[in-house]
Amino acid sequence: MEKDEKLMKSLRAKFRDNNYKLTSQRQDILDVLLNNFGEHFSAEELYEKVRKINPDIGLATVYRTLELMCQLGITHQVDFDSTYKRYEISLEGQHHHHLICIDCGKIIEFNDRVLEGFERKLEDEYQFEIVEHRIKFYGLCNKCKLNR
Amino acid sequence: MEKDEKLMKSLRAKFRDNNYKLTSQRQDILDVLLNNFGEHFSAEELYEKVRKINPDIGLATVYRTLELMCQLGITHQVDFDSTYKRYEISLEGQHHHHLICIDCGKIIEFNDRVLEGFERKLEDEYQFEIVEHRIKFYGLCNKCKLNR
DNA sequence: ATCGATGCAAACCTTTTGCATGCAG
DNA sequence: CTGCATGCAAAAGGTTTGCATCGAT
Repeated sequence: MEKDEKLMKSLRAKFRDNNYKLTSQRQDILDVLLNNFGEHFSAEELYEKVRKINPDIGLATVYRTLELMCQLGITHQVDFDSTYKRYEISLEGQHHHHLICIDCGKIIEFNDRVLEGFERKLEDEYQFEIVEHRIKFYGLCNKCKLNR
Repeated sequence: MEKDEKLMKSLRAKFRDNNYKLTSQRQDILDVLLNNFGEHFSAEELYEKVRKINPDIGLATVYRTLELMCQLGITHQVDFDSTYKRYEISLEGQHHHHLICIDCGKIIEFNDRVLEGFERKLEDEYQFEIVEHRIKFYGLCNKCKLNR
C-alpha cells in the first residue's frame, strides 16, 4: 500500500494546488478510484461504488467531480461506442491501449512504443503536433474464438 | 458519377438481399450518404440534410435507419468523445484513422498499413484475433499551432 | 392484401444546471 | 466567516419506443 499512499498524496495535491477544496466527497471518490485501479467506469458506476462508502453523496457531485478530475488530469475519458461516457484514471507515462472483444466485450490493455516512429511521420506529413493517441483493436478474445 | 451509381446499387442491394423494404425514406438517406461521402455525422445532422430532400421524414426514422444500416454494414459508429453518437459510411478495404485537433476539433483522416506487423505481434501475445482497428491521434493542427 | 416501415409524441437515460444550504479553508 | 461545493430536483440533450397509419412488395 506504500505506492498507493504516495499516489493518493499526489492526487490530493492536485486539488489543493489548484485551489479546489478537498471535501469529504472528493476524498471518497479518490478512495474508490484507487481501490479500483485501472478500471474503466461510467459516472453511474462510480456513483454506486462511492455510495457504499458515503450513502449521502449526490449523483451531480460525482458528475461535477469527474469533470474537475479530467480537467486536473487525474482522470480522462475513454470513448468506447456506448451511450454513456466512460472514464479511467490517468497515469503519466502509462499510455495504454485496448483490445476489445466484439463478442463478449472483454477489454485487454496493452502498452507499446512501436508507434513513435509512425507518429513522427504523421506529424511531418500533416503539419500536426501529436499530443496523445488512443488506439483500439477490435476482434475476438481467446475464449470467444473457441466458442465459434 | 459512374462509381457512385455502382456503389448506390450495392447499397440498395444490401437492403433488398436482407428482406428490408427499400422505402423512399431509406432511399433519401442513401442519397444524402453518397452526396456527403466520407463525412462523419450525427443522427441530427443526417436528419437535417435529409429534410432538405424530404421535409416530412421523421427523426425516429433516421435513428432506425442508422441502426439498420450499421447492422447491414453500410455505416458504422465512430466514437469521438462526445455526448452523441457519430457515424460514417463503411467502405471495405478503406481503414482510415483520425488526427483530431484538441483546440478547434478539426478532424484529418489518414490511411496507413504500417500497423500490420504490429497487429501480428499483438495477436500472438494476447491470443486475440484482430478484426478491426481504430486509431486516433490527438494534438494541434497547423492553424491552432500558430495561434498559441 | 399483408406486414413491415413510418411519423408523432411520449418515455427513457445520461448529463447539466439553478438554487438554497453546508462546510473547508 | 466567506465563498466554493453539495444535494436535490428540474431541465436539457440525445435516443428509443408504442401505436395508429401508410405503402412496398
